[in-house]
Amino acid sequence: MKREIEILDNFIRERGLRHTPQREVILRVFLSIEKHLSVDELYTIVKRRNPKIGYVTVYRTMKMLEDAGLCNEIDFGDGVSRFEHQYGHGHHDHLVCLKCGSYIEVINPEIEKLQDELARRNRFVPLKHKLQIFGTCNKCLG
Amino acid sequence: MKREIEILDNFIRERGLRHTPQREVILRVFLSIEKHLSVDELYTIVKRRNPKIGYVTVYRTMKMLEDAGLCNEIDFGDGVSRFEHQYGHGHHDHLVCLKCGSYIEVINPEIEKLQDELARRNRFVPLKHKLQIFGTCNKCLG
DNA sequence: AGTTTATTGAAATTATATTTCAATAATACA
DNA sequence: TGTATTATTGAAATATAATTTCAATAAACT
Repeated sequence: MKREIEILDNFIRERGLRHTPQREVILRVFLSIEKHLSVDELYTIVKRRNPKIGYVTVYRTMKMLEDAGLCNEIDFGDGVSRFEHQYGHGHHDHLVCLKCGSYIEVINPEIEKLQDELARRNRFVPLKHKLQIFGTCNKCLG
Repeated sequence: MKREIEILDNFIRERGLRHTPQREVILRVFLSIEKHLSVDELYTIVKRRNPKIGYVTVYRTMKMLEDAGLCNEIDFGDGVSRFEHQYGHGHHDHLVCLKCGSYIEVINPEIEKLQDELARRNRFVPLKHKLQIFGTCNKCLG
């Protein structure tokens, strides 16, 4: 957590931006929850800590945290963007349960390698990729 | 093309729905273009053939074609849904160019297999999956 | 302390997806 | 063929999330 706050402060200083209590609260709340959160969900929680913080500030701060490399916007195709922690989390893929909405993060270096090959074979320079497997999770099978 | 029209007709008959000229025109236009199209793009083209057809009819027809297994909704995360041909097209992944918006369809059975394993190891029953690699295409590198 | 200017937050706007509903037209059947 | 039934159409309205605007506020520098 401390390291992430440092990263934000550096990001802010380097660009001549300003440190504000709102930004710090939003980052702290975001980091304290190990879950994918939409701006709206995050806003609801942030509001509990400081009711004066508005939706748009949360929205803009998340965009900024993304630029700072602290979070990552993900899109499961349901019309809502969510954010996940980025710092200290390597790239991973998602198994998304269509019944309960939960997800599992998975890592598979072999798949990563095959993807890079795939791109290379098509003279394509990959920047990032997204692998989502949709289905039913163990809990929802019963 | 003929086969797809047949599939639509069967789908319509089986469910007690109705064959309409609008539906046929929309399907024909859709099939005639080998590209991912948004409802809005498709609507613009359909309108040229029959200016009386409305946006909502295109929208609803695409949903219907999806149910009939003739098209597939895809989401590159830019807020617009697009549709691609489904009949006769096996599952494939996408290399999406972030500069020009073009895309390449690729198939890699090895990746597919690894994905199934990944799901199984997590006691997850996969239904479908989505693999998108974002980057720069060959044309845009120059 | 005063000045500059980035930031905030409410409201407005944009953009796309989706629903509503009265008019229309496809199909079944007499 | 004519009529009844009801799915379909399309314009307008609505929903929803993302994004922009702008006046007031508050960091940060001198």
